[in-house]
Amino acid sequence: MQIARVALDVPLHRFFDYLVPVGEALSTTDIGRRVRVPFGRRSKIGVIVDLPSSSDHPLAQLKVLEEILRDLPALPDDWFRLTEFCAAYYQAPLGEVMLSTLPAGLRRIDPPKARTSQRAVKSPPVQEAPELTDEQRVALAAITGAAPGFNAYLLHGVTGSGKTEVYLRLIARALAAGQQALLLVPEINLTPQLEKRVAARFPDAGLVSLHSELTEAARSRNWRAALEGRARIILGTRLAVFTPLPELGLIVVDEEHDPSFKQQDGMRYSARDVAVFRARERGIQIVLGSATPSLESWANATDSRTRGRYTLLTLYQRAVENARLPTVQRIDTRLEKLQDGLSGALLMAIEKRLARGEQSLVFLNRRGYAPVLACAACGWISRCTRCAANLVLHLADGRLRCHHCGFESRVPKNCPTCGNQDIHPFGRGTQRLEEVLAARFPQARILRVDRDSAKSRKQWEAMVEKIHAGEADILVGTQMLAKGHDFPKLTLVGAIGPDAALFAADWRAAERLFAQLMQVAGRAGRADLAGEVLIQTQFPEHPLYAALVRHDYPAFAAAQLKEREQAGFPPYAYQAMLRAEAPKMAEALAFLAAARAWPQAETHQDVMLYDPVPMRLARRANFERGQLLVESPSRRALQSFLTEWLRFVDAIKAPSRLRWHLEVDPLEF
DNA sequence: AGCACGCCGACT
DNA sequence: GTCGGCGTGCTC
Repeated sequence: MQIARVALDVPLHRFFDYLVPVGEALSTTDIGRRVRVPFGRRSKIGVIVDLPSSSDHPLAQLKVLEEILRDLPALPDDWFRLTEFCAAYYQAPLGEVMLSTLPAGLRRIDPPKARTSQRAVKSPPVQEAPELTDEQRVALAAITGAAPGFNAYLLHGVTGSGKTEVYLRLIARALAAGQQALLLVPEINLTPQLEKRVAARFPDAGLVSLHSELTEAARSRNWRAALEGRARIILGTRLAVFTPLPELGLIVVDEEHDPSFKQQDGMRYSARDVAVFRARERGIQIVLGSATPSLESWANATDSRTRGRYTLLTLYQRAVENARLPTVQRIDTRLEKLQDGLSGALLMAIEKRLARGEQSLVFLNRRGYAPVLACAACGWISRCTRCAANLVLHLADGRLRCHHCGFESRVPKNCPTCGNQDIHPFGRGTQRLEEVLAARFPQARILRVDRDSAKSRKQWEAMVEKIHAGEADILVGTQMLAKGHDFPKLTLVGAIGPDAALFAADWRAAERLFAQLMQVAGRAGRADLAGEVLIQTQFPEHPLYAALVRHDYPAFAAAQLKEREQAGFPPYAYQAMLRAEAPKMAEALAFLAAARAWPQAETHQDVMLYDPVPMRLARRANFERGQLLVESPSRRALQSFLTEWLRFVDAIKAPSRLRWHLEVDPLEF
């Protein structure tokens, strides 16, 4: 009797063996096929991972598998190695990892019948490739001239320097060689024009997109097209990094520094890191592009100890002729009394744009009207009852809202504790800024762009259209506005109160702030109009702003890396975070303390365990949360520690309400 | 994870 | 007298 070893979507570090029905002779080419198997008292979809000649399980107890699904080609070899790597690296059960990479429709028992009539793709007007700049030519030559095989490139180019054109040329080359290309972007809905551009350049490449906002049917259809090789270009968000691609020849990760590449629940993987592994394993080229690379990538490309891991390629100039980098100026807000948070210089600059018919953008990374509502009489403040956080005032729809758990309530007319009517919003969000600007510039058309005003892709695209058509004079927005958009009439960017991130406890805050400001500054002054960026700050002499004024990412990165090295932080150390949440903090911390008390920890001398501590947001949605940091100078040492340690942690008896998870390479603290 | 089985408190 | 709480154990 033949045996099939099957991976199933269960949180167990093992596979399950089944008997192959008589009359079904499986061969090694069936490894990677989906099967339907009886499991416990129900049926599940699994993937055949092996056809072993014997089982560790008593033969008599093996059940017979129910169905071999032949509607899809078997998953390819390199997909197995990819999922195996992820399971090992992120300490996740392999079966769970494997099944979670399939679209939901293909891992459910009764998938709705796929529509056979494929919607005709509207073929956009074919776009000719533009002339390359000298810099683009040099970067491209470095990649195309390299010997075949794995190579990672860090393409460092300011906004507008034409990174995308380099990607497109590389994709063209991969297609010509009969290969598939995978293009990963942080948030596909924020960059619909990239999709259009790729489609217009490669009308016959069967471009498909893969991201979580597709309908289930569309996602299955696109995924299948990728696996069957009909789709030659796959454009997607982080989840697309797992798409099985039998002829993959090139991976591009655009905006590689973007935190969206990190999955924040389930298996907490970094799609960028997984992509690099995938390229190495497959022996192909990968290009990571950014104007402000992650310090991890920058170190890989420039640090003397890792030099050569990535090849650094730089685009210094904006590709559009005559377009220059915007001038960046700091406005010292200690020297004047601000008017509703706005400096005289910024107000004047906006006024000038209005007079000239150009657009201004005021950047404030805080949505809502005000971050908190407070009573002047008794000191009451609007707090979330379920989280250790304040409720944000949203005047637009008259709600108090928790940005962490989604709780909302009506805005009280008077203080809930003392009844006083003297309750006031404190601080400023985008809604309030919009109001202030409307009062100040009654003639201007003001458009607020944040997650509240642009919830759907449709709304967002409509706003982008509006801005393009010149139907707005002043834009007020969060980081949403910073991402990948060219607004030709936009010549002024003002950043309101970015200082908070300078002294944040999270040591990665500066890196994120610099990337954000650099990105938003890049919105100013495209084409032939010079751009101006004004940063309102109380710390104008701070090195971060000094580097920003000079557009000097390398200097900023070098300074940061030096600090990181002295402090022993990543990328000079490798970390993992064990987190636990329970109704009571004491339970969460007790669990972590038990995990920390692993007797064999002593044998791992190059691994350091910190003390369990409450998380910064100590309570969320009525769960109190603690964390325990594990650190090592060696990735290998950390890995082997984690594998052994988790076997112990798994066995710790904890209250049933307690949930825990491990995150490798955590980004947030 | 599901989903069973299994043994103790307040309800038609 | 039962309904149902969640502790424990298993899934080829």
